[in-house]
Amino acid sequence: MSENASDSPDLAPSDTASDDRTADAQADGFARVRAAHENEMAEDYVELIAELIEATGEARPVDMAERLGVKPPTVTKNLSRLTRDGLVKRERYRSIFLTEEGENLARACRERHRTVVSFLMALGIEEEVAQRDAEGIEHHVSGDTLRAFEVFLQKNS
Amino acid sequence: MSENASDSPDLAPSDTASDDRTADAQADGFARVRAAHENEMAEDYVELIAELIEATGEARPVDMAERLGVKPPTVTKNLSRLTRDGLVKRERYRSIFLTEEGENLARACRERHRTVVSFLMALGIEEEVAQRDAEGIEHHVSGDTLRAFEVFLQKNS
DNA sequence: TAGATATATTAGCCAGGGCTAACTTTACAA
DNA sequence: TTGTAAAGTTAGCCCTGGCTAATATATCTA
Repeated sequence: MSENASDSPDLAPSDTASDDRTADAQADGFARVRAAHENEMAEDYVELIAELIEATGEARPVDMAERLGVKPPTVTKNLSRLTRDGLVKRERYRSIFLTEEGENLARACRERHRTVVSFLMALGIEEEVAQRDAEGIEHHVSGDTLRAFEVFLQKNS
Repeated sequence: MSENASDSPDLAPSDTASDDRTADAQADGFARVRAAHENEMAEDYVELIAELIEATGEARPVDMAERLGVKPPTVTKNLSRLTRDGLVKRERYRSIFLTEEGENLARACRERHRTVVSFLMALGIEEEVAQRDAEGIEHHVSGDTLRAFEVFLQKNS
């Protein structure tokens, strides 16, 4: 990133030189990563809730905890946050449901996840590894990149 | 991940059925992502320190803060953590140096970063976007996947 | 060289997302 | 139906990594 902070003619407010623009762009990139992190929990949870409802008819905290590899109190706390944020609807000690917004997010996440896994496997990566890496990568794949993955998959079907 | 939790004959302790193994593997995946997160700050910082030293001869907190898009006190606090963890060596109000371990980490990170960016660009993604996405993706790319990226790059040079 | 300015640090706050221990509620079985 | 086991929640702790305000140190310039 530093070695050649030259090309890529972008707009930028122009201040002193290319140094400042590069710094801005880099700061922007890090900010995006931090923002993505704030959504990761939500994405993982709604995705998992959708999966469990589809597979077993309901999503129970104990099962979510097992799948996520965390303890049940962590799930409870995070479900409260998701409820606060309008992605989940539920009553104490009762079943977990996704709101409309939660459903939409879950759908998008699951599609993106599938795409990333398929893409990695198309590169020759083993399914298990592809699944694991996708879990971390998927949250940082922009729309542009996701589309590039899809194009690649179409060409290499 | 849910729709077809079947194939991929792995090892696993075998308990009841495929359900348990799948849950284990999934939990493992999430655990890996959480572990990766714990290293992200360290990786970003040492990478940036190496870049700045190479580009300007020294790494100053004020420049790091600008590049990272955070405020200087955040940099100070995180540098203390890196010092505690043996990646950085420095004295108060004085220059920042990487330890041997820090240098090694920085080198590996920079190489991985270059590979990820090149790979994304080889897929037809614009440099700017590739840089941004790489910033988030790179921390979750396993050795296997990194190798697959390199293979792809060799084939598509 | 002294004083203003820039840089760095400290202190103290906040939210996120883990945990354990203790308690409540639900569900199941005798 | 009642009592025990399983599931869920609450309370309270920890560390990370942001922030602002206040303070300390360095640097640069007049």
